[in-house]
Amino acid sequence: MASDHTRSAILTAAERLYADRGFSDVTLRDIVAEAGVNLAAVNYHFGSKDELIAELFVTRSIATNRERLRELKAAEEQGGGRAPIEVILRALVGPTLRGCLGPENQRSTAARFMIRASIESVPPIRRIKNREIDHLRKFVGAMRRALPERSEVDIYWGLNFALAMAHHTIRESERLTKLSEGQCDLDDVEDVVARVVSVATMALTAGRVEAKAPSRVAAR
Amino acid sequence: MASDHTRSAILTAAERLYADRGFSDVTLRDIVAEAGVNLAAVNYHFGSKDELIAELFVTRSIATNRERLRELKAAEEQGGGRAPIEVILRALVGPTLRGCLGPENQRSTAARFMIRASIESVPPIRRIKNREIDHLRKFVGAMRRALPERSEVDIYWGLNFALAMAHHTIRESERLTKLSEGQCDLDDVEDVVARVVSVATMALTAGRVEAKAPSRVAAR
DNA sequence: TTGCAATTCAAACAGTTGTATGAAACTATC
DNA sequence: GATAGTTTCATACAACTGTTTGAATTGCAA
Repeated sequence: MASDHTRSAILTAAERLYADRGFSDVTLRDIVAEAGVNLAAVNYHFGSKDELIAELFVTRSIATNRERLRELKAAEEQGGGRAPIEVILRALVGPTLRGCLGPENQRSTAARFMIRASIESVPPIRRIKNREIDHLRKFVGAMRRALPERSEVDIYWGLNFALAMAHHTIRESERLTKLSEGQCDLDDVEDVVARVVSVATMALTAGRVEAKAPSRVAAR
Repeated sequence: MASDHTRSAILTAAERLYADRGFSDVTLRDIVAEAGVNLAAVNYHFGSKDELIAELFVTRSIATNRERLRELKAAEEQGGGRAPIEVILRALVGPTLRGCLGPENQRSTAARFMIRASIESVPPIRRIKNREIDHLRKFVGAMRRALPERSEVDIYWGLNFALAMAHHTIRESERLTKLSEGQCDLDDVEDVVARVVSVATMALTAGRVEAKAPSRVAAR
């Protein structure tokens, strides 16, 4: 094991290069040049290029998922096993958005890497995403408890739309900025979270629990 | 020009293979084998692989955009230059969803190709998508006319969320089906359109034009 | 110091990729 | 039916890719 200096140098260099130039543009030779290590080191330490990418992505998404569940658990415990739907949705999309957006010039390498992963979706990453379903089921459970009268299908659609808004906003943030000529402020992450949560909440409560908190629905 | 038999054989084969196996898995040699033509024919007729992909994508997206504008224009003419926001949103997301979803076993090659393009987003396709902004501006204009009291920023966010729900549902349709264990019926395209339009409408009208048509908001 | 395992290294490997070439075959016009 | 222009073809090219190899080096324990 020694100090694992080479191993972590590869991880750092790979994340930075993938974040900057995307997966399809970066070769192992680029990575080892940036890391200042030998070409064979990648296969020695990670087995293959795909496993290197997988490790990068898994590390980051584990962190996000942990934060998601932490927020969800805290909310449900505070509410005696049942959290308000807005808070559940916030726990679902908040960590993802906070992890990727924010002022562009101060975005971490990790953030930019996750944006790339969201845009390009290379095979090893797709494989990992497919295993995320179990994780999402925990949110389905919480949402069901929060909205017991709501049909199961509506819950799934609500979840789908919440994730849609969060991920699409991340993926197409540049286009939204250009389209709105800078008027949409994507640097204000908490505003983005509030907007997504607000719309997703409406999607899940409209036509049913109308009586509840109509003042919360307006974005901002 | 002759009959252009070779040219169209390449287009057909390429669309089919890309639809079935994705961009990264299909080589020019696969395409010419499927088309029964010579390898050099691709560069002769299209100039390069990227230009072939671009032509495939442009053809399909022009068709979608034309349909979008047709619906938008019809709606605005009927309303004397101002269409209801629901109809505008339906014109925006309807053609895209109808072009990609529907019963899986009867999905056209074109539909499956567009799903792939939505998932993989290869360079030549990304370039074309970036030119789509002018097209979207026409919808921004219509939405502004439909909701004159709404702030411009809210309009952009509403448009962004509408596209988010449509594209994410297309891209992740498989995952939604699996997560919901088949309960979410993605074959019923008009139901999907109605759900997306309903939520997007709420996003754009909540907190303002509340008085208007509260019966329409509930999806099914 | 010696010995042994872990690590690093230069080099080559094996395969694939998109593209270019130049001759051959075809097609339509005169 | 000769000719000019288009299209097709087999083949080679040139470059790049991830991976493997086997020797050299390093670091640590006995």
